[in-house]
Amino acid sequence: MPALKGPPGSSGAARHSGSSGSSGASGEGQTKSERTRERLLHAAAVTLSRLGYAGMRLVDVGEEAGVQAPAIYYYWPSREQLIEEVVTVGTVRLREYVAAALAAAPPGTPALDRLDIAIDAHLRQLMSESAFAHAVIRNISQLPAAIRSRQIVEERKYAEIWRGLFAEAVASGELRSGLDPDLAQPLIIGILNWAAEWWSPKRSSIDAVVATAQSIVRHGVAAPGSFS
Amino acid sequence: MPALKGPPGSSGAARHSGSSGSSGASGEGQTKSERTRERLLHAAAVTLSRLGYAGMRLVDVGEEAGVQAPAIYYYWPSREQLIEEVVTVGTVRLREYVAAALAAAPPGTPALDRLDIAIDAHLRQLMSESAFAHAVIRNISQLPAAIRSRQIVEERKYAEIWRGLFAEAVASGELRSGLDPDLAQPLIIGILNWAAEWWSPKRSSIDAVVATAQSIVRHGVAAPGSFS
DNA sequence: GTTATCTTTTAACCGCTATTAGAAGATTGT
DNA sequence: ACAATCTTCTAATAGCGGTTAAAAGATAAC
Repeated sequence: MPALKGPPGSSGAARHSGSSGSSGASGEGQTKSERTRERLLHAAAVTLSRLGYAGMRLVDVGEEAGVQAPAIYYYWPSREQLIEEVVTVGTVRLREYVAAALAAAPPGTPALDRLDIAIDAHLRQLMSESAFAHAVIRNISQLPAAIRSRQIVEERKYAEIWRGLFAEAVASGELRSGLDPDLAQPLIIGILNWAAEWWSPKRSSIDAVVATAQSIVRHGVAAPGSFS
Repeated sequence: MPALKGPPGSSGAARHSGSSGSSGASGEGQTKSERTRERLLHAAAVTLSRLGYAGMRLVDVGEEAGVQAPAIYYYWPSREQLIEEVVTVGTVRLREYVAAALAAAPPGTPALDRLDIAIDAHLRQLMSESAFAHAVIRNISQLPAAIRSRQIVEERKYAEIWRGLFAEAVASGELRSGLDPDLAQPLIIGILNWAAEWWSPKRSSIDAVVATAQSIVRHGVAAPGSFS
């Protein structure tokens, strides 16, 4: 039980910086240790999405962060805890990012327009902002129960947002009748999540993907009279 | 170089039975060895989709097939070759299944109807027919280059089918103008592939998912005048 | 029923990777 | 400069899992 020396921030598991604004430049008034920790966490996210849960080696993570593998143990007690933080942070950030985008919409915004906003936010978070969200969606199915059980709590909260969006659309009559929202919702999410698998900046611009996805979804689920 | 004793069928890599008809009962006039080989291949597909490329242990595969791990080496020279066969067979079967469904459509079938057929076939292959297709879509991103390079050949052939479908739709004016088919196509595939991640028989019937997906896609991509 | 072949098993081997121990390097305050 | 602490490194440890070797069980031919 090596709980004698205390690494900087070693509470339970989840830790995340405030939702990043728009441009890069993370970390200003941080100590070097904090920056190393963040660099390692990011490296873990990248490596995790590239190699998968079982394939991610601590050596790779260290290399990606410019550090020797054992240095990781100064910040996390085990590989599992590191991965757990990656997936938790990934899920939380995605939810916060989408929630923030929706919250910024003026009250009274039609449900389908809010859907567009959510699509935009989800796709951008997945494709550019964060290796974290990417790491999550590529690995949820393969995570060991111990990790999954804690991550799924956050995931459910996120799913709740989407359920809400579809519920609004149903309530306002904007969703095409005959469409089961409980099936339509995960199917739509699939469009977004799978984009992370095939999209590359060389292939097309993010904007184009976002616009096309929005267009397909809107036409795909909107009731006959409900177009902007 | 242990190439002295010759396992039954040990040519290059790919091997696949004829596209299964409709019901189960595979294998009639097969020798016991052949059946064991198939059982192992299937076990590998199942284990691969559950644990991922790096996570699939030969012990797990053996257990799933009711055999000790080293028995696998009687049929394949290495773990890598086994996995390569799984992903190749998975890709090939998916393509053949969809191609067969499309080929069965009467000539002159509108492009959007053919799209419905492809959606139906792809989803069913993914959700019930085969653990193989499932293993493929869950692992393509994490496969080592050696395996991927040979699998991607088959994948491209399959992608060609979908590209063709969208090209037809564009040509006949059935695709909504302003929609980039090169973006719409992978986005639509995402709906289908991601279904494997969330769908479970307890949640809904396959028929319902297929119908909803078809409905969303048709409305999502069809030109204003083109509904059946 | 005996022999040759096919199939599977048990018992090592070996490399790889998470983890630990303990020794350096930094860093900071005085 | 010096000491205390924080951070990272190098060098071992330990167990897991792919692979191999060789023996044991089937199977079929004669």
